[in-house]
Order: sequence, then structure tokens, then C-alpha cells
Amino acid sequence: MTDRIQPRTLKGFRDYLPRVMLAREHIIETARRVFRSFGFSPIDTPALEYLEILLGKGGLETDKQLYRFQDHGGRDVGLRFDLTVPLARFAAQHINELGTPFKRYHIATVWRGENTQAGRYREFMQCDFDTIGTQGAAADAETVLVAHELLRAIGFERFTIHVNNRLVLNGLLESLGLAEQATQVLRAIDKLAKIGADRVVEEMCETAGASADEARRVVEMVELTGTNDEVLTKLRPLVGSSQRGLEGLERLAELWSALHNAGVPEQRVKLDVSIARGLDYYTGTVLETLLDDKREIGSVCSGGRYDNLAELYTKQQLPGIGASLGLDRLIAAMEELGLLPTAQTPSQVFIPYFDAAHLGNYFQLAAVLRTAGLAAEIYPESTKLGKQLQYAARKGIRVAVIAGQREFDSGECQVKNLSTGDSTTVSLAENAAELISEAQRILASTS
RNA sequence: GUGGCUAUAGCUCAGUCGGCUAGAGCGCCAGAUUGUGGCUCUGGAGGUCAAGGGUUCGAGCCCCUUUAGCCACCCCA
Repeated sequence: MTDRIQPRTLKGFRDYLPRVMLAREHIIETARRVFRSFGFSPIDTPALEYLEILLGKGGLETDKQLYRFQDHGGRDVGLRFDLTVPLARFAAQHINELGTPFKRYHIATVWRGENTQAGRYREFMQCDFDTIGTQGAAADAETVLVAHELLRAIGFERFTIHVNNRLVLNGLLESLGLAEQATQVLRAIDKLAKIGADRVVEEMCETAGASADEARRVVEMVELTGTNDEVLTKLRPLVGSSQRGLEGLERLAELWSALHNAGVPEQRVKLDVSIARGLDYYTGTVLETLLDDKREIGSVCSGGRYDNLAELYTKQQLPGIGASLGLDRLIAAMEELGLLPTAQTPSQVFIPYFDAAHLGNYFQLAAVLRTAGLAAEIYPESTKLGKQLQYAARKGIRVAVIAGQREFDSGECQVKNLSTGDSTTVSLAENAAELISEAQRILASTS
């Protein structure tokens, strides 16, 4: 007996079984459909890039999380850790050919060598969409609309898109003379929900060198509550002295009215001044989407506006706005909320196998069903009918088409609803039209 | 990367003070029931107690290392 190799996967890397994979693919297909319906075009880029491209100006953190090595030709390379840096490089290389504005979506795997935690893995998928080459406010509104439609199409009703504009925060920081330490201040603000106002004030004093009074004013502003209009009104005097802050308020007001006119329900979009997003490259609108029933899992769709996407790679200035759907987080949330479908197979119609003499008939039957758009599966061997039906039911197949000698003799077959156990007899004449409509009827009924 | 907790059957877990051949529920397979699943009954398979090393007459239990998972910090471009 030879020594077997222990089957195992690397830390932070996972296998996906059919049940989860079906859900993943369903969400990816939904996202794709939504992106395309807004006119975003698909692109892809290599998983492996030159190290210098990925490192960019990124600091120590990037360096620590990056999977890097030398390829067989001795080149320093790394695995992409997000889809934004590849987009920047891509835009610098191709934007003249593509022209602006350019709208793209990119659904792909990224890798980060960070420590794992629930919902945080070393290999995961991002679904990004961006509109680059425009400063227009319509793109901001559309980004929120896409996020809204994404969640809705995936099947969520209870979620809130928290929106803010960095100009508002920057305006206040400017008037307080804290503009230089914006990154540290914003990082502290990001933790507000987690650690509370007092400790955020503390952190701002320590890391950003703010005075206690300044820190308190910042916290006071980001903690404003009320309807969107009320918050806007309360903000006005707070940023009053700053031109930037006023511009931010202007754009937020504009955004509300656009979203309102687009028919987005008021309660789904909320002005939240505490939304800063840790990254220092966001310059305008920022958004984070929380599931009302699973807020603790964090944002499942977030992004924002930036002034200059590709400055590291080209002189051409490319402003834009985009966001990213957190596929793995979303699936983790759906799992916990019991929203993951239980099906373990894409099969919709099951055909038991009675005897080899009719195998040809089964293949023909399955082909007719497939032509009608139904995924049909034939059991691979002739065994007890009960066992075959049990297999089908366990996999979550909802319809069985039962046809043995008796049925073929009379030109009929049984259509069995595997959820209820009911079964009806239909004719196989006219390309099994009756069978198809009965199967479709059962599949259309609530599962 | 730092610190803490954890790892026993496919899943969820029990396993006393270190003591015989490691258990339960669920799931799985088979039969009861040769053309109709989910219920019931009967039987069965399945374990290097995460891996490796150490202490001991004796280790699932104690110690060390490794691997993996969870939590906090960090970070989330």
C-alpha cells in the first residue's frame, strides 16, 4: 500500500460544492445581466501582472498582502489583489482605442495573502463596474441605481445604500485645518459604528493630532441623523465656510433628486455622513450597501468617485466612478439568512431509466425537453424506480417524467411533481407538447 | 503579521481523574417494498481521535511542532 497524499486545500482557499456553486453562478449571471442592461461592457485582464504595476504607490499593506514571486523567466510578478489596479493599467493602455466615457464590468478572482476570518478568504471573487472618463453627475446616480438594481435582482428587498460625498468631509476638515491628516481622520470615522464616538475622538487625537474639540466637531457632524433632507439642512451651517463642502452638498442634493425621479424608494438610499471608505483616493460620491437583516456582515456593495484613476500609468487624466459587489460576503449573508436555494443540481426534469430497450426513447424525450429550455437528466442505470425517484428528490429536481413499457405502449407518460407527489398522465403526441407545458406548469409553481 | 480559542464518523457533538475493543443523533448503503421518493422497522458500512513528535506501564485526554478553522488587533487599494 502506497503512502497516499493527504487531500487538503491551502489556508484561505476553498472548494465550492454544487449547492454553493449554483448560488454563486446564479448571482454572477444576475450581476452580468444587470451590468449589461445598463450598457456596461465586459473586460478581462491577466491574473498575473508585473510586480511594478501592482505595487504602484501602494504602501506597506499592499506589499504584505500581495502574492509575489519570480516567474520562470526571472520576471518579478504578482497575482492581482483587486480589479481596480488592473483597470487603471488597462485604461492607460487602451483608453484611446476605446474612447471615453467607457463603462466596463469585470467579474474575476483576486488574491490577497491576508489573515483569514469569517467571510475573508485569500482567494475570492469581485464583481466591479466602473464608468470612467466622465465627471458627470449622471454617472454617480447611475452607479447607485446599478447597486440598487443588483441587490433587487439578486432577490433582496430589505437593504440600504448609504451614500455620502467626500467633499463634505474634506470641506469640514479643511475648515478645521485637518486636511493634511484626512486619511487618519477618515480611518477613525470608519470605525464609528464599531467602537463608538468616544474612542473615535481618542483615535483622531492620537493618530491625526486633532484637538479634542476638533475631533468632537467631526464626530458630531458624521453622527447627524434624520431624513436625507433634514441632514442636508443641518450640514449646511457646519460646512458653511468651505467652498468644497458646499459643492459636496450641492452634488448630494442633485443625487437625491435624480434617484428620487428614477423611482428608487426613499428608505433604500440614506445620506450617511459617516461613510468615508478607508481609501484615500475617493474624492466625491461614496457608497456602501448594507443588508437590513445582516448589517453586521458589513458592506456588500461599495465604491465611489475618483478624480484620476490611472495617474501612475499615464498622463491622461481619467476621472470615474464605480463600485464592487462583494460576492462572497453576499453568499455568506444569504447562507445565514437561509436564502440559499437547496437545489444541488441544475436539472429541472428527471427521467427514470426502466430498461435498455427504451434508452433511445429517453434520449429523444430529454432532447425535446431541452429544446423547450428545460434541463433534463436521465438516470444512468436501470434500478429500482423508488431509488431513482429518491435520488431525484434529494438533488432537488422538481419534476419526473415516468415512462416505462406501459406508457410507451399507450403513447403517454406520467408527469410527477416531486415536491407534492402528485402525478398526471399526458400524451406524448405532437412533440410531447402536453408534457412540456405540464412540466413548465409545475416548475412555475412556488417551490 | 501579532495575540487568544478550537480540531473526535459525511454533519452536529458526547467521551468523567490519563485506563479494556472510541459512542450518540442525523445522514449514507441494503432489505422489509421486483413500476412510484420523503414515514416506519431491521440490518450494515464508515474513525491513523487533523498531521508529526514527546512524556507515561498506558494518551482522544498532558507537553512540543506543523496544518487548518474561528475570534480580536491590523487592514480592507
